[in-house]
Amino acid sequence: MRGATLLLEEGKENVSSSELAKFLGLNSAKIRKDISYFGKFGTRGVGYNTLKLIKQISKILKIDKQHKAVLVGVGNLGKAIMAYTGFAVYGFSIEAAFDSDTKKIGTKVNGIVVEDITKLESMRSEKIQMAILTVNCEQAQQVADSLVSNGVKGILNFSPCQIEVPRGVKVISIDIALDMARLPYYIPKI
Amino acid sequence: MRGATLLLEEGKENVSSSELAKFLGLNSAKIRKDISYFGKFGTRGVGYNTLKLIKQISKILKIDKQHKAVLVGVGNLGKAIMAYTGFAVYGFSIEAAFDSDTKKIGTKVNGIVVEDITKLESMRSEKIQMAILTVNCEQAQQVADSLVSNGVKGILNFSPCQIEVPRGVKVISIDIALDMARLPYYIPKI
DNA sequence: GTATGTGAATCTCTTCACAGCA
DNA sequence: TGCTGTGAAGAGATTCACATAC
Repeated sequence: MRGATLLLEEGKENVSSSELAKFLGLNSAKIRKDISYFGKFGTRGVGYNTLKLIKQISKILKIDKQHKAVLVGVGNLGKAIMAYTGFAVYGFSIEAAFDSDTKKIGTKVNGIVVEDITKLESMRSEKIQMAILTVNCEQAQQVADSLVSNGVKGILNFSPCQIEVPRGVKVISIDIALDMARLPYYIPKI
Repeated sequence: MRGATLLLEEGKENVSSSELAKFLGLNSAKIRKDISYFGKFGTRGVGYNTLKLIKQISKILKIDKQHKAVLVGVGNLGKAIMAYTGFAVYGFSIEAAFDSDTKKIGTKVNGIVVEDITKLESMRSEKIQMAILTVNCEQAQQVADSLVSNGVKGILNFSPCQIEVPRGVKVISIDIALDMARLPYYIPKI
């Protein structure tokens, strides 16, 4: 699936590939082909059952179940993410937060008590497989190593640096500044 | 240029395409081809002068000059971004912040006084061409329209919804939750 | 010798176009 | 009739491989 993720208008029982294509700014054949890689979900002459399609895609992306995550680095960005409600849509919940700053440890952020980063192994009992990394570049690799050794299999990395992880662990990196840096390119006569 | 952005190890006078490729996890021919689209910056038998290459890429991406930006939506994420120092590397500076919440208007965040969103036209005098949008979905389109009518040509959109802008205006959207949603797919047996 | 710059070959992704089915 | 599902065609991106320059 190279295609984009779907954002379906709710309330319609069926949706056609051309409607989806229009909405996403893509070719309808691409939509059909992408979906077809995972099976035959549609009905000829009708389209795709909206609810069924959402469920199928959720299953494929494995977001049909709840996922627990921990957050490491309770700075401004970390706090913003902890307060962000948008994760719930995809079944994510932040179960614990860690930081190395003694001033932050013990304080409550969004109902979660910030724990000492050296006590990361406390997350083990929860069988948490995902982590959000909002520490600075210097700490990122070390924290990632620690997360992996405590059972984390997926990391959403907000630090502006590359981190190395063993096979079987997935890192998705978001560098906000780098995304912003792409903007001037498109602006004529700056 | 379909290739990735470069993160050069400083301190080395020259860097070869194969070194860059290794660092970025790409093929060296791709690096050379991508760079060649913009000119002949290298020296055969030697490689690319590191500093010169950085300067050339900065020029191409137009991040060789300072860029002023405004931020709209001083929530958790907005505050986090205002406090974030990583933008400076690419020459960005946040000059003003706006919000619709009367409790926030007039307060100081990171040295910047939060202004009333209805007074957005005050940014005109500064000739600001870029904006960071950290409002919710409901306000996003309306704010974007207002930004555009006040001269903004590039928007970094953090709201989890699509916004429409006229030709000549570029939007780069970052949906943190959507990025996170890609993670479980890569994790075996969840 | 070493590494760029680039045509040619290859591979991948996208779109076309239509048979097949509701 | 209308829309899916999919081979075939087309477009685009990546890699190969080597002449060229330092």
